Parts: sequence; structure tokens; C-alpha cells
Amino acid sequence: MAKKTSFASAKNPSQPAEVPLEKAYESQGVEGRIYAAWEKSGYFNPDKLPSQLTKKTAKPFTIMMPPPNRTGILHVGHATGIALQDIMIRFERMRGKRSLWVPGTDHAAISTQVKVEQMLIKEGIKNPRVELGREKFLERVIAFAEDSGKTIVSQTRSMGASCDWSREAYTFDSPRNAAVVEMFRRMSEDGIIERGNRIVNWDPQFRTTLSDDEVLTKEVKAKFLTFSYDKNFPIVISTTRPETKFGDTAVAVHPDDPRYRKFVGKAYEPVFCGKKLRITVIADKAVDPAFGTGALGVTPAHSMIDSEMAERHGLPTVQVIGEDGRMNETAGPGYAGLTVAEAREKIEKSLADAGLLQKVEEVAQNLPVAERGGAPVEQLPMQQWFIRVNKPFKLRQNTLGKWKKGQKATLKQLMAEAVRSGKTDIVPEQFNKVYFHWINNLRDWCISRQIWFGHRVPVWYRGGEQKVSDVSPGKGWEQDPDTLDTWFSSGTWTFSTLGWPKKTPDLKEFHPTDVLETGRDIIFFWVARMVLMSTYALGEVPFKTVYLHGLVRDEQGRKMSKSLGNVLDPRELAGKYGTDAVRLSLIIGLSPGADTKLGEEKIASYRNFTNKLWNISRFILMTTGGVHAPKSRPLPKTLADTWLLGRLDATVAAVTKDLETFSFSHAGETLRDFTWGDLADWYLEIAKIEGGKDAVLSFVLDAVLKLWHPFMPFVTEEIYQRAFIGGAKAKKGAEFLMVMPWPKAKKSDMKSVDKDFGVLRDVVTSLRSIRATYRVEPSKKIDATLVSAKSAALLKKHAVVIASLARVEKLDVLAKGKQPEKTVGDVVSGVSVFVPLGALVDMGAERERLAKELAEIEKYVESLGRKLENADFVSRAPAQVVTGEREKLAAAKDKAAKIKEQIAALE
RNA sequence: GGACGAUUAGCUCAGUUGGUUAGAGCAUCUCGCUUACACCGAGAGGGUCGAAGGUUCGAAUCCUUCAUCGUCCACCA
Repeated sequence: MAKKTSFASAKNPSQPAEVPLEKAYESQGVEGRIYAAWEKSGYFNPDKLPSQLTKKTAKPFTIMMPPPNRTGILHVGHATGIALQDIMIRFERMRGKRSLWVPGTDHAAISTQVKVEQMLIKEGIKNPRVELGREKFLERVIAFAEDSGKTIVSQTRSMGASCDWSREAYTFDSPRNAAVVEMFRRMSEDGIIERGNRIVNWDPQFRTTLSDDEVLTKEVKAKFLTFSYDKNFPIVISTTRPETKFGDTAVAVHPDDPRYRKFVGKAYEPVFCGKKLRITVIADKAVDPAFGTGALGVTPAHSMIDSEMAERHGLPTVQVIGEDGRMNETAGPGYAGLTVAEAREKIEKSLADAGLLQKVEEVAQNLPVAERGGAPVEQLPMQQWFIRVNKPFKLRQNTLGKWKKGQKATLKQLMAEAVRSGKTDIVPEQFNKVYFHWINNLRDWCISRQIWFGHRVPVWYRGGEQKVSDVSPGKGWEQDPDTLDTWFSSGTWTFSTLGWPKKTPDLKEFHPTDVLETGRDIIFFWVARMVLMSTYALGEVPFKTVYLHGLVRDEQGRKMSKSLGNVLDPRELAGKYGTDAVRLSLIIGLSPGADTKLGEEKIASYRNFTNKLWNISRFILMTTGGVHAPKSRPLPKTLADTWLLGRLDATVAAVTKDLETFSFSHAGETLRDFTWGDLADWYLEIAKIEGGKDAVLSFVLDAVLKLWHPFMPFVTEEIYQRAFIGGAKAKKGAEFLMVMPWPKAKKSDMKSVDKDFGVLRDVVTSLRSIRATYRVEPSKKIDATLVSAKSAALLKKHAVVIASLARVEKLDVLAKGKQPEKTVGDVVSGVSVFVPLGALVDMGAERERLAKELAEIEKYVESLGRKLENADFVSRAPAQVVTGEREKLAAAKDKAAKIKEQIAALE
């Protein structure tokens, strides 16, 4: 033990030399130092991994970190993702794969711009974009994004993320910009990016289009008006948006509606609030005859559905609301310039005055609002860039093993095939349905945005000409002022991060990536778009597995939000409890796709566990001296040794399988049960008694630290350094637990060993329970007699262990024997346990207790008996089950008989 | 309106293809500073597995209906 040297404890001169670890684990002093050492080693980069770990045949394992938005700091949701990804990466790295985890951040276009705009308004600049102008405004946004990016990177490091910083990427840096431009160019050439005049979601507040996914619905109360355009118009219609009626070009009814059949096909020119309309009555199945009056005013310019109807019937489009969210000149006289709300009020009044208004009802309405800013979204026809998802195009390469180069397919088909074929697997699987449902209802994707922060649409105009290029094609050319939807660039994430469009070695080795781990809320926004981009550009899926985690909520199940003040900052938590504890609390108790509640109490309990592991190690090191990791599996000397090694094998096998199948929570629980229960509570206590355990203890500690390392990288690395490696003396390529090989499980039949150990454990527990029930002082030793025909030899052999663990002075083990006087008894695992307690025994109470126990066991015997007498059960149930039930019955009968004996002895 | 998910001890959740007298952690109660750990140890109490039917030799597990909660999608103009 004196030879123990440790580079870390050298900093702690007050520590006695013979104690290798301090009494409690203090994370603060450890994490920064360890992370810096890891990073310096270069092992986060798969190209620099030690060759003895990644043999020449090693496969790659790749994860692209979902780039956090540069809109602020990371929250616990990000921390969950980082923890899960780091577990996978560390696990696969230790298994010898060339593990690559590419970190990065997302410029997040509209989110970031809105955020900065709001900050500037707070600073007192009323209309930042107008006052500052494009260039100055963008400077502010870029500066903010820069700061946010730095914070995010430092937070990611402090979470212990073993990602390859040498490959760090940003969706708005120049390699990614090159990918965006190339993607745009190819899609334009293939005719799937087109400019067109279509109905888009328009945010009048930020004056930009929004994708369908950037629009939320908010329930509001609205007035539902029922009226006719004018006195001569024969049909009554209803709407919550009378102001759009200036743009009506038809009235639609259901083809089978007898009330209106006679009007279908006729044209009218009613005067609506002073404006002459040209209305055709059309029949369309989309109309619900039971709703309202069964007749619908069709406004092709301001409703997606009406626009589709207009297309079917060849109706003209009349726009009456402008980009400023106000009525335009096409609206009725005296309406131009009014806001939508003002116009609505005025129309209601005008209709009422004219006696046209039949009914005003208050209804609940789902109002579309902008995700950012919350302003009501208008639907307007506009010139925008679209990705056509239903248009067949010629494939540039063989695709998904289904299509050959030159064949035609649509983007929608590619997106569906990726998941349908199983090339991409979604975990948990119920999200497959959600994915397909979304794909089936997918409309063309509007990719242009009228905001400034983002990739500029790489299109230049001169006269009627158009060119795709990221730089000016020459004099007289003007670039499109719009920018691209942020998901256009992040859609390329899995391969633009590997150098695409260049044919790099990285791209060849690491794509498709293995796992995409992300929040279940962005399956459409992002996951589907990556599938689109990757299948289009490379002909292959972007990732083999999508693992979705749920939302982290507060203790009461509420979403964490700044306004509620219930946001947990991962930095604060990590400072208080240690990063390892935070990681565990975000992984154990979570199932994929399901939301989770997180409170500080839970984190504290995992902090306790990190300390437990620390102290287990401390004890083992005090016993063994540490320094060198064991080279080979030790030979077990006692039952406890065999049992523990068997339990370790089972644990290694279970944890490995769990990690392979994304059952992270279960892996953690299994590992904790082994570590705390089997190892600490039982084996270490026995080791104190039996002694001579150095080899087994070292071996098990080595394995346990490796198994825990993906979950708790810091504390395990620190212990490993100080227990086995000894700092500077380490061999090249073996200086870190991080690059040690993952433990292997030996297969062996442990049934009888587990059973024998179970008997010992049950007997000890029984004795302890008797002591507690009868309030025997812990310091006072008792006598005990164990009687068992079957287990006498086993019990005798381990009498010392049993006696020590249960604090027994004189332990008699008999194959057959009589119950001593004045004893308390119990029956466990076929062993009769007797403890003479003399005057302490209350004969009456004891008789009652035994009687109660007997009644229970007899009830059980009876139910088993009935089951076994049932001919149907015996003939239909599998033989194995029947045998099992017979064994149970025999054991229960035996126990009942023994309890009866004990009762008799009390007489 | 549609789809999906959840409902198991006071709380958070496990329960693999139906075969346990239904488990764990936290919390609670009792006892304990037994030289790794009080961020600990030992012991104990606590559940008619949301409700009602059904299938089966056997249901927490499968089916039907209902209730409550949650999420997503679509929206009726």
C-alpha cells in the first residue's frame, strides 16, 4: 500500500499516504482537469484513437450532434441529448469502433433574428431593422450568435461530451454555405426548386413567410357572422373573417345539397359593402352541407383550402389583404388601409345597417399564430421559392437500393421509402406512424424567408434572366433579397459536416451516420428534412436509427419556461451535484419518446450514488493497494467469489445488450443494482470477513468502472487514474479509462451458485429481521440454530460468514433437530431459523405471528394445489411451468410443516 | 374531429413473447457513528396493477367498451 502513488492526490498533501482516495467525492476539482486531459489526448478524434483499441477491421460509429440554436444557453433538454449521445459514443469507442461525434451549432435564422430584435427593442431602439439598416442590424445578430455559440460550446464541454472538436461545424460557416448553394443549384437544375406565386403563411409582424411548421394555433373567441353579400344574392353564407369576403370569387356548395342545386353554375355580381364581386356558384365535395348554411364563400387569395378549390374550378384570385396585414386598394371603398380587425368591425356594422346580417354567434376558433412573436398569421399569395415534394425528377444516383440512377421519383417517395424499407429505424417505433402521417400530408415546402439573418437565396436576376450562384455573375445582376429557411441548411447536417459536396474520405467512411439522437418535438422540422436532403443528394439515408427523447419537465410536470421561473440551469446543477449526477438523473427513469419530470431531489440521489461508487473504490483500494489493473480473470476461492463473478458476467451481458438496443435507463438500473446491492451490500461485507480478495476486488472494480464510464465519465476516470493508471507511468494509448476495452462476459451456468448464495443471504436477512423485530441491540450478539436437511453442509461451511453478518455468537447448524426452548423462529429457503431470546420472547405474540404466517402460506399452498389438480392446467400449460409450480408447492408445503413444528414447540 | 400514448405503493417509474405470493428508487417509520461511505448501514410498513366486461387452464400483460390525463395532427369556412 505504501507504494501507492497518485498524481492527483499529490495535490492533497494533508491526505495520509495510505489512503488513496479522499473520504467523499468532490466533483468541482475533478471535472475541468479531466476534460482538459481527455481533449489534449486527441482521442475524441477517431483518427487518433490508439490502434490497440481500434483494430484494423474496426467499423466506424457516427453521431452528428443536433446543433443547438445560437439563441442563448443550453437547457436541461440539451443536456439529456448530450448525455445520451455521449453514452453511445463512449460505449462504442470502448468497444473498439472508430467513434466520431461531430459537434456544432445552428444559426437558427428567424429565431436568432427575432431574439436579437427583441433585445434591441428593449434597449430602446423602436424599429431596429428600419433604424439600423440591413448591414448594421446583421452585425448585431452575428455578434450575438457568436457569443451564444461560445457559451454553448463551453457548456457542451462541461457536460463531458467526448465529441471531436477538430470537426466542429456551424450551419452558417463557409463549408456549410457551400453545401447549401450546391444543394440549391442541383435542386433547381432538377426542377424541384421553383419560384411561384402561391398561398403562403405570412407573418405581418416580422414580414416574412413561415413554413407550415412555424405556425401554431391558438384558441380564441370569434364572431361567426351569417349574412348575404347583398339583397339580391340568393345564398346566405357564414364566416369568422368577413374582411376577406372582398376577395371572394365563388360560393361553394355540396354537389348533393338540394337547397342549392338550382344555383350551381350561375354567376352573380353582388355588391358587398360597396364593392362589386363576381361570384360563380360551384359544387365541391369539400363543402360540409351540415355546417353553417351549407354554403361557403370562396376566397382563393386568403385561404389554402379555398385556393385548392379555386384551382379545381379555375377561379380567379383576388387579394384584398396586403403584406402589412392591412386591407389593400382592392378591398371595398373606405376599407383600404384599415387593419384586419378594424375592417371586420366595420363590415359587421355595415351588414347590420343594411339588414343583411342574419346572425352573430360567438364561437371558439383556432387562430393560426406565428411560432415566434405570436402574431396572427395571414394567408397571402406571394412569389416564393418552393421545394416541390410531389414532382418526379431524374435521380442523379442509385437511391436507397430501390431506384437506379436516371429513374424518376418524387421527394415524398424517397422520404417514405427511407423509413418504410427499414434503412432508417425510429425508436420508439410508434413514431413511425407519426412520420408517415406527416409525409402523406406533406405539401410543397416554402423555403424562402424575408428575413436578413440566414443563407441568401443564391439566385441572381438581370432583366428576365435568372442564374444560380453564390457570387455575383457580373455587372447588372441583382441577388434575390430573401434568405433560406433555416431547415434548408440544417437538413444537410449529416453530410455537410463531413465535407459534402466534396468527395472527402470522411464522407465515405462516416455516412450514413449511425444514430440521430434528438427531441421528439422536431421529428418533422428536422428529421424528415434530413431524410429528404440525404436521400436526394446522396441516395442514402442520413442515419440508421433515430432515437427520440421526450421533454424534460419540472417536478409538477410543467414545461420549463422562463416565465414560470422553473427552468433548471444545467451549469448550476452540475456545480452543485456534479456533472455525472446530472447525467444519471437525465437518463435513469426515462423511456424513449416519453416526457420526464426532473427535480433536484432526484439529482441529489444520484450525487449520492457517485459518492457510493467513490467509496466502494476507496474501500477496494485500501484493501488491495491498486496501481495496476488486473490482467486476467481471477479464480474464485469461495462461494461468494463465484457468485459475484457470475453476477458480474450477467451484468456485463445485460448492460451491453441494453446499450446496443438503446435501453439506457434499464442499463443504468441494472448496473446500479449490481454495484450497490450485490457488490457493496453483500460482497464487500463478506470480503471483510473472508479476506484474501485482492484479485477479485481489483478485477471487479476494473470492470465496474468501465461499465459505468459511459454514464459517469468524470468520476470513473478519476478513480481509474488514481486506482490503476497512476498518471505519468501509463502506457501510450492506455492513459485513460476512456480508451480501455469494454468488458467481456463469460458465459457459465450459475443456477446452483445463485441458489446457494440465496440461501445464505436469506438466512442472514432472516436473522437480522428477528433481531430488529425483537429490538436486540446491534452491539449485542445472539445465539442461533439453523436446521435444514438439504442445506446443512452449505450452512456449516459458511457459518463464520453468517455469524458475522448477523452478529451471532454461537451458531448451531443441524440437519435435523429440535427447537430450543424460548425461541423465536422463521423459515426461509427451506431452512428453519431459531433464535433463543429467553425472557425477551412474548410467547403469545410469537404464536400469533407464526399463526398468521401459517395462514398465509396455507392459502398459497391451497391455491397452488388447486392449480395443479386442474387437469386443464396440467395438460395445457408448458411442462416447464407445471414443474415450476410443483416445486413451489413442495417448498411451500415444507415451509408450512416447519412453521407448524415451531408453533407446536411453543405449547 | 382524427391518431397515438399514459393510468401499477405517498412520489417517480420497472415489469421482456400472458405462467411472481406484483418489483426498484425516493419519501415514511424503527434501530444503528459495526475502522469504504450518515451523500451511510440494518430492518419494517405500504398496491383489489384506472373501471366494467371478455378470451384463456392461467391476465398488470391480449381483446372490447368506458373514464381521466397527456401529446401530436387536422381543422368547419
